[in-house]
Amino acid sequence: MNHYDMGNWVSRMRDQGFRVTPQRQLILDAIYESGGHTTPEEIYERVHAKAPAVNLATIYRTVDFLRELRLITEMSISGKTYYEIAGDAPHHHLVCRCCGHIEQIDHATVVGLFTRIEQEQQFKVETDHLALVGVCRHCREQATPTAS
Amino acid sequence: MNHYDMGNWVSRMRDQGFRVTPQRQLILDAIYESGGHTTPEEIYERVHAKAPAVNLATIYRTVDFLRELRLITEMSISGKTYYEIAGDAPHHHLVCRCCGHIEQIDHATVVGLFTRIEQEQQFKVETDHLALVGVCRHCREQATPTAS
DNA sequence: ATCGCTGTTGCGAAAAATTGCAATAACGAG
DNA sequence: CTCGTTATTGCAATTTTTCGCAACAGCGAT
Repeated sequence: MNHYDMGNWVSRMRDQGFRVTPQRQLILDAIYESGGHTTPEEIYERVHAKAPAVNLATIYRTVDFLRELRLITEMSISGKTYYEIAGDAPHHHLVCRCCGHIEQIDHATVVGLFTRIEQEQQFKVETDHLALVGVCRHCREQATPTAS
Repeated sequence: MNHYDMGNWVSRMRDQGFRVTPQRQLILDAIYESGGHTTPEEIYERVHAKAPAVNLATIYRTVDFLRELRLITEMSISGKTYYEIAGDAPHHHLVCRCCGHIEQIDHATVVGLFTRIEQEQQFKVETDHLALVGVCRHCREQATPTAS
């Protein structure tokens, strides 16, 4: 039914001694249905439309839980926290500080850095998302940046 | 007196039409004195010790202001927000998710990635701090990581 | 299908972070 | 030095996020 692999996370959750609850399914659905990244507040509204009894505190607790299980990815973009389904193809975001536009870049682009850090520092980087702030192509063409 | 260049930021602030207030000086001092990265709460306590009248809301507003002026750097490490004096030598942090240990890496290590993104995407990355979560050398030697 | 253990949730309260607004004070001009 | 403009602060109220705890419910065993 849903496009993300339901059976898989359901059993993964149970195998680890956690429980599969309707709330968790609703919240995961809501994040999935939002398409891209979404906020706790948006998730709440979406879930609340279907199941008004679900509490906002549950949203916060559940996104945290789902993040630890690596079913979703948490990202902090200019102060705000967003979540999205952790696809099998990790990607990263370039956030334009002028127009706010967000574009994705492939994990392959950054994996070289992680490998280098692992070799040089013996530190195994596990971060699955970066949000890099800067100025996009469009805004660079239009005007001179703030300084210099 | 202080080791960071006071005269410089004082005039930079004034030149841009902002005002140099005792609160801003105290807060900048507090961040400087903390050595490394510090939280708004810590800044508040440090400032409050010298000037009890300063309000917590002012701390939040001021760190935001100082960040926009690039006098300090904001970093979000496992949910919490930290600030530190923006030295002329930007650096980044490797945060171990096992022992919590934080080590620094030089900007030179990551600048290659930024350059590559600029060339390939025409996106000018301006992020001055990354916090990469993973497993440090020590923890990797000690035990098998969580999974696999 | 029923029972029991214990992981989860809802709820209310607390803590953290943000905001509107009137009072204050920085600083350029005279 | 004094004045006037207006950026900034303190305060209180709001909003956002977290937490403790009793009630609830998932799920393995019977």
